[in-house]
Formats: sequence, structure tokens, C-alpha cells
Amino acid sequence: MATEQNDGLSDSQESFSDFWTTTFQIPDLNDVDLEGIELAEIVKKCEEAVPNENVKVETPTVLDTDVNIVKKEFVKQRPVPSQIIDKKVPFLCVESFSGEHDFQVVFPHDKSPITKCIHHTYSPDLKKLFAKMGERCPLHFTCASPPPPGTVIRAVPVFRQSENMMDIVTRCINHTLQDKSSHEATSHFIRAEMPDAMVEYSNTVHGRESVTVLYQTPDSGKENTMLLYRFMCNSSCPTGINRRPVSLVLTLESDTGEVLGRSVIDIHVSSCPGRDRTGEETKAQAPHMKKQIKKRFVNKRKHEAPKEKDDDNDLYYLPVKGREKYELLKKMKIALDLEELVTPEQKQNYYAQEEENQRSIV
Amino acid sequence: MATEQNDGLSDSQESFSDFWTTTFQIPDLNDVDLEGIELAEIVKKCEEAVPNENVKVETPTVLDTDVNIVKKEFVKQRPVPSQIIDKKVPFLCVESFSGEHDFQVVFPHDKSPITKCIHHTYSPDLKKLFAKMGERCPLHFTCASPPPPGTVIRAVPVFRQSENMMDIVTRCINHTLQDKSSHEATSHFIRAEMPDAMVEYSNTVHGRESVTVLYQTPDSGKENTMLLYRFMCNSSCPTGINRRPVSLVLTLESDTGEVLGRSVIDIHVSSCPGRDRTGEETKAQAPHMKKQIKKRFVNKRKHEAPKEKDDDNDLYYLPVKGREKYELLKKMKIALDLEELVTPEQKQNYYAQEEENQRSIV
DNA sequence: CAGGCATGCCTG
DNA sequence: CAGGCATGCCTG
Ligand SMILES: [Zn+2]
Ligand SMILES: [Zn+2]
Repeated sequence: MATEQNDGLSDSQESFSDFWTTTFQIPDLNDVDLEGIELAEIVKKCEEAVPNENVKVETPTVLDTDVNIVKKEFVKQRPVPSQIIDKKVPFLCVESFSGEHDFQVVFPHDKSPITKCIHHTYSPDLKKLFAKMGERCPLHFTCASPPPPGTVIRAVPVFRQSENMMDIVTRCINHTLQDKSSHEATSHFIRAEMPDAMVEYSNTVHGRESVTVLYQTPDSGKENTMLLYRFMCNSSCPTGINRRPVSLVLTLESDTGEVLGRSVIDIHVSSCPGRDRTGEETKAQAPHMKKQIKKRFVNKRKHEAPKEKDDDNDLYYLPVKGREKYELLKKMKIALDLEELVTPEQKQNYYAQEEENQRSIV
Repeated sequence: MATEQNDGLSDSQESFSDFWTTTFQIPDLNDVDLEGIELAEIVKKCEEAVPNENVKVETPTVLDTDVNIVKKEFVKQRPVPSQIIDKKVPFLCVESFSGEHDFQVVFPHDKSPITKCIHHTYSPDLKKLFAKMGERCPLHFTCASPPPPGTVIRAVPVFRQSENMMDIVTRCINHTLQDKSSHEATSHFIRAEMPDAMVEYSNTVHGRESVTVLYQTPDSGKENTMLLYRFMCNSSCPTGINRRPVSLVLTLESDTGEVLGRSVIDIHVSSCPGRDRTGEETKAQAPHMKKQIKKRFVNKRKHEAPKEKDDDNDLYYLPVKGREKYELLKKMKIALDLEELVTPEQKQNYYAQEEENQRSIV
């Protein structure tokens, strides 16, 4: 009962966006509301002007009054306007399409060994990028034909699970408030680190935080455009991503905000990207096998060769003597297969009911 | 190099008290400094008046202007005055002495089994109290002779390691800011839950957060005084205790602030106090032994007896010889139960996929 | 409610 | 940098 109170002790995989609005209550700062309304009007204007969810902020001057900047200041100093943060927002389109310029995110094969805490590593099997918080992480883009001048690449993080897709991915409370750098977007989960390219932090009309980088043709001799990003929270951060799976939506956008192409990649940010990659790959290959032989990271100086056996998809033939047993086990086999189709919600209800039954036995 | 910046990504076992002062920078709230100075003067006065570090706040009226209350408001609304929080404070005396009233903290033997997530459990071997965050935790006190009227029991948490002993134990950022209850001390790590006794939250002259409860003689028939506390953070909380060992200093204090007795206990607050207690006890006994035989927690319901019902909901017991068969059939039973939850649509897809698989075998 | 995973981080 | 612990929390 003690933990039922709203005393900050609730936990688990939920959104904490609620926090941002209700935590700061400053009765003597009434101008806040005024600013909030003004913002809402700005947002409204954008919404009317651009049907696409992504809003390209035209000039740096406008950027200064962008909702994002305002939010950042509010996070550190004032209440966050509820219309910006405290809401479920519409799904962001996560459907990849390369478009007329054949826009794609590519991961050049990295020959260096996957150390446990490698800064970034991409798993082709899982189609997932594993990165270390705070470290530079390169992403490579290709275009078959050069897009028009002023085209940008926008990065927007989204939650992958349906339960969370309407929540905004943002930085956790701890990391946001502890950030004493002069960065202009301390609340953003993703930053772009391009000394030469123009970077802009802005929000979509619905309030999703994004960063755009001016598209540049590949450096001479290179066949793709490389941008450096930094992920400013772990995927596990409490009050932030909080262990929820996240994808990164990368869009090629014209200077009018038209989406020319879209590419979506799964990402996992942690302190040990190498460990987590191999762990997930192993689990994907042998879901139910007890981790007897734990994947060992090879000390760079040593060498090795062994490989794991994947018996989960192997086909076996079970000889069964007698019709009755065969029929029963056939039923069992079907039940086992069907069991995998049961949704988590169904299972939850089932186990809750089981508990009940156990209790009523006594 | 990226992580060397002050962008909120530093971690490890360090104090975060620095955060409270530098995070909030509000140039247009100059009155803050004034208030800060005023506070400093209040503190100064107390310091001059009472040589002992612990300051008994005389009246509730004074309590309202206590540094603690001010801090709490600042945490949520304004910069925290640096003179209150952002400093190393002198060691608090952690030497136990029972004094003339033979003041002691006692832990009556608890006969109930130590479940994994028991709310509180004391290890006599380790002389350490393991508690679950947010749950009521009783502490029992004894006095050989009744102390004078107005005597209180003060609880102050302190870090046990020398590197941290000068830091103030307080609640983590996440839990403090997420606490939307109307509690008067949302930033405090320790709360007292005494409906009948008088509770006061205050700070020592050096800024350590404490809670005092008016001492009451044991209820008739009881031989000790029981107080209920709640620990509002885990020992692991980032930006809070952050995995650093913590002790609880319990002092019996007269109404003039004189310390009549002191008792110090080690505490560990986590989500699984039972597991952590047995784990630490095991490690203390066999420090270097590999954990081969892991301590098993006994399911309370495991040995309970069945009951009779009727019809299709009858419960039967299937004797199974052999562990492996039992495990398999247990899985089967669950599968059969879950199978009933599968929707017709799911089944349709399943059988279609089965066909596919069959064909691909050939 | 116990088993056990996921994951930050401490150690050698 | 890999091994491995500590610990919140998910699963069955
Ligand atoms: Zn974070
Ligand atoms: Zn906490």
C-alpha cells in the first residue's frame, strides 16, 4: 500500500512524460502560460503550413524561438508547457522507402573485432545498431542521385513497441539535469556531431525531438555520406527510454520539408554494445537454450574459432509407439506451437488466474 | 574524449551534490541569493546556539522556515542555495553509546521465512538491516530508564565509507522530482511513519537531512518502542546513494538537543532485500568460493494441500516419476492451458505456416 | 513469489 | 579490455 502513493516510487516500463509537466509548479511565474500559448500558436501555424509531420525550420532566427529551445530552457528553469511534452503524439511513420534518389542507410562491414564495450557495432542478423552512450557513432548514407540543394537528413528516435509508439523519446531526467554543458539541446536523446555541416535541433509539429544535418555529397573518393551522431542516454535509462526498444527514423527531406526518402534502423544504446550484440544474436539463434557456454569475448591478443549449434530450427523425428500416445503427443506438439502465438496480455491474464486458483485451493 | 565533457554522462560512485547548485541558473530570480543569505544566517545562529551538530527545532513555526523546507521548495522550483547543499559536511559521529538510559536499537528475532523480496530483514551476522524501498520498516528501541519528557529519536543516514562520509545522504534526482505527493520532505531519504507520534523533518546545522520522532514509552505489554520508517530510495539509486554503503545514525536526544545515546546500524535498501541478505551472508562466509549451490527461496505455496471441486473444473494430481518428465509435462500443461487462449485467426495463420513448413521439407 | 535475465559498472 | 558482480525488474 505504501508504494501505491504518488511518491515517486512507481517504476517499470512506462512513460514518464507526465513528470515534465507536473513537477514544476511555480505560481509566481504566470508569464509561463502566455509563452505556452504562443508556442501552441506557432505549432499550429506550422501544422497548417506543412501537412507533413516534420517541420523544417527555415532560418536560425526562427530556430531560436523553436519549441525545442523553449523546452530546453523550461526543463532547467521553468515548468514545461503541457502542450509540448505531456501528451501522447501520433505515430511517426516508420516505413522505409528509398525514393527517387534511392536514399539508404548502409553499414560498411567493419573488420575490427567486436570488443565488449566497442563504441558502435551493427548486427546484420538483427538489423540493429548497438552503440555506447555518449560516444561518436557514424552513420553512412547513400543517394543514387544528388538531392536538391538544401536537403537535410533528419533523425528522430521512436519507440518500437506499439504500447510506447505514441511517447516521445527524450533524454532521461538524470542526464538532462546533470548536463551542465552549453549544448543547445541537452534534453535531446540524439545529437549530431558535425563540425562542418549545419546542424539544427528542432521538434516535429507533434513535439518529437529531432536533429537535422544538411545533406552533403560524399567526400571525394567516398561513395557515401558519413554523419556522426551521439546517443545521450542508455536504452535502459530510468525516466527516459527505460529499457523500451527504440528505432531511429532517418529521413531525407527537401528544404520545403518534403520527405524524399526514409530509412529506419533499430538501435540499442548501452555501456557494453559488444556484449549486448552477441548476447542478442545468441538468444535469437537459440531462444530457449540454457546459456551453458557463454559467449566469450576474445582478448585481442588471443585467437579462437568455435561456433554455436543452432538446434532451435532443426527438425527431429520422434518415433512414437502406439496410436493413442501418438495422438496425444501430436496434440501436445500443436499446443506447444500454438503457445508461442499467445500474446503477452493473454499470458498475463492466464498467470493472474493461475495465482487465483492456487490461492483458492488452500 | 567525448565523455570527458560535462554533458551529464559522467557516472560511477561519486557524489552528485554538485548538481543541485549548478543545474538551476535563473538570472531573473535575484531574490534567490537574498534568501540564501538569510538561510545562512539562520544556520549560523543555530550553530552558535547549540554546539552539538544536531539542532532540535523548537517549534513547528520555526520548522516552517527550516532550511530543509526551503531546500525542498528549491529542489522543485528554484536553485538550491549552495551553502546548504553543495558542500562537504563534517563527519557525523557514528560511535554507538547507550548512555545513562541504556538506549539501544534491537531486532527481535523474526520467525517468518526470508522471502526474496521481503520488506525488511535484519542480518545478525552482518549486523545489517536489509529493507525494500518505500515499504514500512519497523525499528525497535529500548531504554532501561525513561528519558525526560520531550526526548526524541533522531534518524540521520550517513555514508559508511571514508570517501563519502562528508557527503549528505539525500534522495536521488529521479525519485525526488517524480514525487508528486504532498509529503513535506520529498527530498529526504528517510521518512518516519508514525500516525500517533510527532514527527519532524529538519536538517542538522551542517545540512544533513534528518527526521525526529517524539520518544514514547513502550506500549503496555511491550518491552520496546517501535517506530516505523520508510526508505525512499534504493541504495543503488543513481544520483542518490548510488550504491555507496550507508548507515543509519539513531540518537536519543533531549529537548535541548543533548545526545543521550546513539546507535548506528548498517542499512541496505533494494528491491530484493531477502536475496541481497542471503547473498551477502554467503559471500561473507565463503568470500572466494564460486557460487555453485545457489540459495533457493522456498515458495510459500509449494507444500500446501489441495481441495475438492466438481465437474469440468475438478483438480487432479498427476504423479510423475522423474524430474525431466515432470518438467516437460508441466510445460505441456501450461501449453494446453494457453492453447485455449489462441484466437481462431491465430490458429489459421499457424496452420497455414505449418503447411508451408511441410512443403519445404520435401 | 522464486528464477533468472539485463545491464551498469567494478576489478584485475 | 574481459570477467563477472550487483541489482532492478520481467517471466512463468
Ligand atoms: Zn539517461
Ligand atoms: Zn532514488
